Amino acid sequence: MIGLDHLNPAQQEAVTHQEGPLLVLAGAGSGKTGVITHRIAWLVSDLGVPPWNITAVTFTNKAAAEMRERVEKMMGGDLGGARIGTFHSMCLRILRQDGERIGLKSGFNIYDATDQVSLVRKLLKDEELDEGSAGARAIRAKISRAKNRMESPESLERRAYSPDMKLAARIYRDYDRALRKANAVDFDDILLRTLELFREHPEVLERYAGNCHHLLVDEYQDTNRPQYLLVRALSSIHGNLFVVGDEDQSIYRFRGAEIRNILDFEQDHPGAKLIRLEQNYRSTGTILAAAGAVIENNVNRKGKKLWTENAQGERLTLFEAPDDRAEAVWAVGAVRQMADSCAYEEIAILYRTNAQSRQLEEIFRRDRIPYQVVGSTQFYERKEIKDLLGYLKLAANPADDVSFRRVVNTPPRGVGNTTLSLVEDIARSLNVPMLEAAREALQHGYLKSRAATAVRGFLDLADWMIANGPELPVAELMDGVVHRAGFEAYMEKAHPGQGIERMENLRSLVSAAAEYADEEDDPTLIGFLDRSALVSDADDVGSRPGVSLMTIHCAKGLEFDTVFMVGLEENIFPHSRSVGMDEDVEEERRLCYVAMTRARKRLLLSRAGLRRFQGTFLPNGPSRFLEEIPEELILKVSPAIQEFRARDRFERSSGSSAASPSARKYPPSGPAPGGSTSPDPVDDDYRTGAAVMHPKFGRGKIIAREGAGKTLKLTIRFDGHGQKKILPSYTSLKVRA
DNA sequence: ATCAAAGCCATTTTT
DNA sequence: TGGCTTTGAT
Repeated sequence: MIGLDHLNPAQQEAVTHQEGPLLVLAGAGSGKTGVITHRIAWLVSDLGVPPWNITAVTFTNKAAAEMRERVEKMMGGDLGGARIGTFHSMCLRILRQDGERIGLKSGFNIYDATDQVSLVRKLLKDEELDEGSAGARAIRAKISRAKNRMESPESLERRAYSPDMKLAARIYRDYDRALRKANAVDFDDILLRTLELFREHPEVLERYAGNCHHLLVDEYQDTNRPQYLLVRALSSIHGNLFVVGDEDQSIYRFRGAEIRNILDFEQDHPGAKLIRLEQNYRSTGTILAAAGAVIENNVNRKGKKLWTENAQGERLTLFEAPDDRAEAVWAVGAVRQMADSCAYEEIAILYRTNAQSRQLEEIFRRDRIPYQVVGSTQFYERKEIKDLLGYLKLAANPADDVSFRRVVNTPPRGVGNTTLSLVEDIARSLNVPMLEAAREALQHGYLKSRAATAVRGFLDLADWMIANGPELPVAELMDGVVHRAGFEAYMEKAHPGQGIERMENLRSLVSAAAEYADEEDDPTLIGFLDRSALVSDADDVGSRPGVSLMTIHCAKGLEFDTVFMVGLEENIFPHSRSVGMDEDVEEERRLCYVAMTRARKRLLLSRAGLRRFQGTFLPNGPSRFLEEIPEELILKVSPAIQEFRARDRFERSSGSSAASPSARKYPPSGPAPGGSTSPDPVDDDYRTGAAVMHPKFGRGKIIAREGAGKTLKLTIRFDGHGQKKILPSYTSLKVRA
């Protein structure tokens, strides 16, 4: 028996639901993870379900790990065979087990986005008889989207209305062929090919579905079509489908998530029960009210009203900065001010796009405040890591041409384009993998002496790997590759000054392999590669000290005492690419909702009138989401522009006076008082004749000015609003370029 | 074959 | 603006 007293009635009802499909609409901070974990424990202890008949799927490894841990604790330290994992890890396990039936040979590789792009790029080159190349990245995205819709290349080609689309469809077809030839799958395939396996071999599905007496799915609002079908298939025999989600937190539409999956759950599963978890245990009343006011503007939702017994708390703070730098300075300053009331680890700064972190990082470094950027350049995305893993992938699967290309001349060993295209020709005409073709070229003396030596060197290494791959512990195999390929010297040469750091990355990869071997009962090369492909290091957010900086997407599922949302401007958030398309704007609004509901106690918002974006300055008005928050919940702080700049300048020169490694990049920016670097920005910015942007009145032109400094008064003629006198120190007036 | 310079193109991205 | 790929010169 398991104690459920600490759960509220709705939570208890969900946990103890008996048979049949159930949808739990769980608002932000309503304790949904607790519900899932309790249910697993309850199924075992109270309903007597054998643990191995329970499968729980989540979207992230982090969520899976957390769930596993909590369930283990409840069940006395052991899962007892209950399956808890991500969609991808679950499907990969199935494919490793039964993939042979659909032509996947053991040792098949997983291509990540980078691998996909390089394959597409190569195919584009092959194709380039007539067509000019549309970006490989764009085509990769099109292919992925088509796969998420489960649309075939042929169908895509039929629908294609532009040459670009036709090209993409053709590349898609070639791409899939190439994958099969290379004995590889991409991330989308992991799901699609599992479905294919189930479709073509019903007895296999029967086995897995038969085992699946209870299926629990977390974050159901983010499932895409293949995931939806997998859920259907696996629950088809026993029908005990327990899904938890929140339509207001669906933020992966751009990746194929179908919010309809959750909206239509009840029609989809006749007799389905619905339970709403609406009590929020996380945030203050004010934060909840503000977030609720924003999300209410969405049409596409089932609707739920979150409430809380928590205190009302403080009002939201809004800072309207003249530009992005001022915004960053303000945010970091505010962080510093609350340093003694709130640990850095309990503070997060959230932004819409990764590019926005730069400005913040600069100020954080300058002011020596510890911070961590979460998720931007992930460990496994680093070039040197991918290079080394490329060797291993080739060892596991010698048919993997993408990996062959990646590593054949990395580190440089004298295999150039000429040699490579020769090898490629041989591979094509003999219809063999490139590694095989290279061997062929060498044996038949197609290579000149210099090139022959280079290729022989590579083949020796490859043979060594292939021979030892199955036997040698992965860490040792990697060590051997690092050594034999000469990575150490290469790291310093290719990246002067970063050699040590990059070498350290390689060493951590080696220790990751050693760690893996320790944890696993039956460690294999493939097993390690699978883990490396599926695991991301966004998994250890908060484990490092300092303020967390991340995109809102990254923040999903996390919570902090204090949350900053920066860059609340039209065209930034909502992003320019979504403005004007209602469905996309709704997704942006959900994103905003997710961000706001990450905060427990304090929520601070900011926007910049002028933002440096891709090299140029762009003026943007306040985000529509800002205006959707009731005014009375917000406390505005807007110091005068010049005051702000003065403080910034002061801090810039005094803050980085002490020498330190990080200060090198930001030398005490020397202009002595009266220095010539920049004329006084305040006087300079508001010249008569200058075009300006006012938050209320819009575009205008300065036609006269009186006074100076804080009392500077401008006469401005606004388009459509006539002449007004404005004190720039009290408005966030922007000068347009 | 290798390096530096010039061109390109930029959302979000749990897997 | 900056990071990465392609290009042109040795």
